[in-house]
Amino acid sequence: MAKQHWLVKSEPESYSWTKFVADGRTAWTGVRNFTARLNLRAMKVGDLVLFYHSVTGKDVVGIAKVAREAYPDATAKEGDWSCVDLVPHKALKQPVTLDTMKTDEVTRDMVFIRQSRLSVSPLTEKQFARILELGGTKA
DNA sequence: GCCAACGTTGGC
DNA sequence: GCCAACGTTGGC
Repeated sequence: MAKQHWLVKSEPESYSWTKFVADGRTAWTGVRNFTARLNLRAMKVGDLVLFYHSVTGKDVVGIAKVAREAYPDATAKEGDWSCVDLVPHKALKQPVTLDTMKTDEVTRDMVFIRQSRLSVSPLTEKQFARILELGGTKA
């Protein structure tokens, strides 16, 4: 199956790209939404994931890569929740802002734009490629 | 700081 | 099973 593309959001105040790079690897825990969980569980090792800073920044700052597929989220006290492991792949040369993505013809239809509260969402290959292009970066 | 959008909860 | 109330998230 072809590689899929994703976008995850994080508030820099709680977990920033910088911290992620410093950590070198992180378990993407804390997702408590069924739709987001479905997306997490569909991730495959090697899939590329855009890393978006919500609230502060409001821009895509880097690319992460799935290092481990969905497994139980140990931070969940109850319920059946999953997390994946992500590793930093590379930073975007130029962050791509929400404003840009809302106006760009290719990216304006992203699930993430339409549903701003969904913390894990899929992107088409085209949308993914377009954001890299806007960010002056090659995967 | 406010408000809209959305998800969840609880009463009926 | 529906819907109102409430809480949370995130953009502005």
